[in-house]
Parts: sequence; C-alpha cells; structure tokens
Amino acid sequence: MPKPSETTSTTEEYLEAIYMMTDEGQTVISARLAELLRVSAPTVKATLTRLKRDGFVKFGARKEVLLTPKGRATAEKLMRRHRLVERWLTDVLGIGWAKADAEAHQLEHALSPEVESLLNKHLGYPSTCPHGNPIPGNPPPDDQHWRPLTERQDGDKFEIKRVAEPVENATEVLHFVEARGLMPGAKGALLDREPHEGALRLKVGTRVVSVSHYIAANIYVL
Amino acid sequence: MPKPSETTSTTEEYLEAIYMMTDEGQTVISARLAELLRVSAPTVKATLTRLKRDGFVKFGARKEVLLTPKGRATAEKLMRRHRLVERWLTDVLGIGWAKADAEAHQLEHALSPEVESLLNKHLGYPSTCPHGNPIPGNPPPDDQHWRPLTERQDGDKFEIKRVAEPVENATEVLHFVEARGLMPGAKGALLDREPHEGALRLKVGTRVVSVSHYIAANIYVL
DNA sequence: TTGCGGCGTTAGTATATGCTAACCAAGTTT
DNA sequence: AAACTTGGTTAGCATATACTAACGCCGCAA
Repeated sequence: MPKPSETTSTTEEYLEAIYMMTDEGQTVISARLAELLRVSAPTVKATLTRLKRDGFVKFGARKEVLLTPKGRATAEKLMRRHRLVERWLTDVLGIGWAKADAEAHQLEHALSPEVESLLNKHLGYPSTCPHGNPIPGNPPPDDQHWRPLTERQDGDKFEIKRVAEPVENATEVLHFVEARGLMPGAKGALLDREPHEGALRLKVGTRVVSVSHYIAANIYVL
Repeated sequence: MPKPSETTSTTEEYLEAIYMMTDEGQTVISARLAELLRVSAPTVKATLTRLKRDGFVKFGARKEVLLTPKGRATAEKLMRRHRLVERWLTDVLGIGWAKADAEAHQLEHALSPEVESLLNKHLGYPSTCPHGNPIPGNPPPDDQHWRPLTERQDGDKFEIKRVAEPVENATEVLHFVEARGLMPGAKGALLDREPHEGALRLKVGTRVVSVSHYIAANIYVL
C-alpha cells in the first residue's frame, strides 16, 4: 500500500505554482502566490507553513519560497500529469487548445501512477504538452534551444516551438494566441516592432498579427 | 458561469452510495452508510445534515435516507461519469477490469460536463460500463431482462450480462469474478448448487467454478 | 524625516470533514 | 425483568482551508 498521499489538491496547486514561477525565473514570495492562487495572504501563510512542516518547501533568507528536493519531485510529477492530460484532451478528445489547461488542472489531481503510465503509453510517450512544454520523464524534444520571440531581429523567420503558460494569466494568454494561430509548429516572420517594449507585428501563415511584448516574451521560437 | 459546485468529492460519494443502495433495494440508514464509507456515525450524521440543508436528501419516517429529485439527478450524473470513465480505463487504457472501479472513483469527480461529453463521443456512446451496468443518458442495452444467477434452475445455460457492483465489497467481488472469467459476455451453465443458500457450481467456458450465493446474486444473466 | 506602500504576521472566525466518548431509545435475548 | 444489541444523537475536539481586521517592518519618496 502506498501511504495515504501527503498532498491535497490545494497543496498540489501551491507546489505547481511555486515550480512554475521558479521556472520562469521569478522569486517566489507569499504575496505573489496569494495573487496567483487568488487567496488571502494569511491563507498562503498557513498553507506554506504546512508545506514546510511536511518537507515540501523551505524559506530563503529573504523569505523566498524554495522547493526542497521532495517538493520539486512532487511538482514535476504534477507537471507531468498535467501535460499528459492536456495532450489527451486536445489530441484525443479535441478540446480547445486553450481550455485544455484549465481542464487538466482538475484532472491531474485524480490520476494514479498506473493510469498515468497507461495514458502515457496510449498517447505514444509524447515529448511535450500541446503548448510545447516538455513532459518531465518522457523523451525530451529534439531541440530545446528556443528563444523568446522578443529576442529575434526584425525580418527573422521563425517556427513556434512553445507557448509558455505564464503562471499568471495563462488562460488569457492561451486564448489570445490560439485565436491568432500562434501554436507550436506555426511558421512565420517578425516584420517589425514598436519601440519601448511595444507590440510586435508578425506574419503567421497568411495573416499579419500584432502581439504585445508581454505575449511575445512567452512565445518561444527557433 | 456555472455557479461553484455545491458538491464536494465527499458529498458526491455519499450521493452515489445512497443511490446504489437504493438501487439494490436496500433501505438506506446512517449506520449502513457509515460502514460503507468507512467513517464514524457522527460524521455521517453531520454530512447528511449538510446534504439535507442543500436539498439533496430528505429523511423518511423511520429516518431512512431518501434522495430528492435534485439528489437523484446529481447521483445519476455521477454514475454516468463513473461508468464512462470505467469504459475508458478498460477499453482504451487496458486497466484491469476490477481496478477500473476504484480508479474511476477518483476520476469521476474531476470531469467537467464538456470533457464528459467529448469522452462519451470518443467512446462511441457506450450503453454500459465494463461490468454491464447501464450508463444513464446513453442508449440503453438491448435487453435488460437479466435476472440474478441465483434465480436460474440447475442445468440452465446462461450468458452473463451484468456484474453488479455491490455497494459493499465491490473491489473484492469484482476481483473474484474477474479471476474466474465471469464477465459480461461470458456464457456458461449452472451445474448445481448446495442447499441453504450455499455455493453454486458453474461451467464457464471450459472451467468449472464455484461461487457463493452472495456473489451469484450479483451476477445477472439472460 | 515623515509617511506611504508592499509585505509578512497575528488574532479571531467560519466551514467541511473527520474522530472519540457518552448517552438514550427500542427492540431482543436471556 | 435485566441485559445486550443496534442505531441515533450530543458534546467536544482536531485539521485543512478559507476569510477579515489589525499591526509591525522596511524601504523609498516627498
């Protein structure tokens, strides 16, 4: 018998959020988690205290939240399940690309290791989720030298490899880019950009679209 | 926006249990629920009080638990999801027949209406779960005039149509019958039986197996 | 330097879900 | 009739997860 899981849906959401923020290079502080998870500061405090008690996180000198190895392992397991479920939702069920994220959020907490493993097999051991994020534990994508679209030069051609799910606004960002066809695999060119971190104009397929600097920073291209 | 669900995994489990017990013709009393859900009597009391407050159940004159129309509708929605998920687990993922029940129990609480609907389509609108129980809302099985195996006469031939998931001991029963090949579709014959509600001897395929009266009462045949 | 904004923390509260201990009522069995 | 079984209920408590109100700290800006 595996011992009764130490995590709940709630704590799993915290661990994922912390993992993703860390991944994006952000310093994880309670105030950010509170915004992200839409709960009050005292609630975050209480939950982080439990996570610390149970060995999932520790606190840095400036109170940053840091994942312990146990916490990181748990978070990666969850990211893995999340992304596998997303693949299933989009590829097999045909759910809208942007909606898949939200749905996967519910389902990922209910997968047993056995179901996860069989689902992975069923899907053919995919390398990434539909948004292009690698699935931990599966064969990595061939080339991970993507760079944010914002780093490309005007006139450059590109192929979209990954649309990051920014910890905040994931839903909005995903719907926005889906509506413009900016999905992994799409090819295009950077036409030009406004000064001062302004919008970028892109050609994607036959369309010319404009995306904010913020969105472009979340689109990784090769 | 659909309003935030009034049910939790916990209350959903109560509603399912009540529904299934009612279905089996049992009178639903708190003490049975407590055994079934493996919680204490005061816990059942508290949860039933909330279910009543929220309009899912009411109490009869002898304190039996009765589903209101709202409670029944919710329970049927859950049974539907449960059985669809079971079909997916067994037919698509290839999970063991008996394990599917337990896994579905986790997953059913995480399905949105949209995922449920797409999954149903993906599975081809199945009539029953792998154990033969009808899926509410889908085309019903052709013939539902199954009778419990216990009602057949010695020497009768039969085809198994359904293995009920007895509210109690579902896991044990399912593993037992799976191990003996007593799944829907299997054909066999009733050889003879011991007196006094004793075991029945069956021929199934090439095997001769013996099943208790209790188990046989949960196997429905045509 | 004074004050404000952002952050963390405490105190106090609420709800859902679990528990044990104790008690009462009704029916059954010696 | 006394005792025992079964079931329901209460009281009291614990934990996870939420909240608001209020306070303290720190750094930066006026």
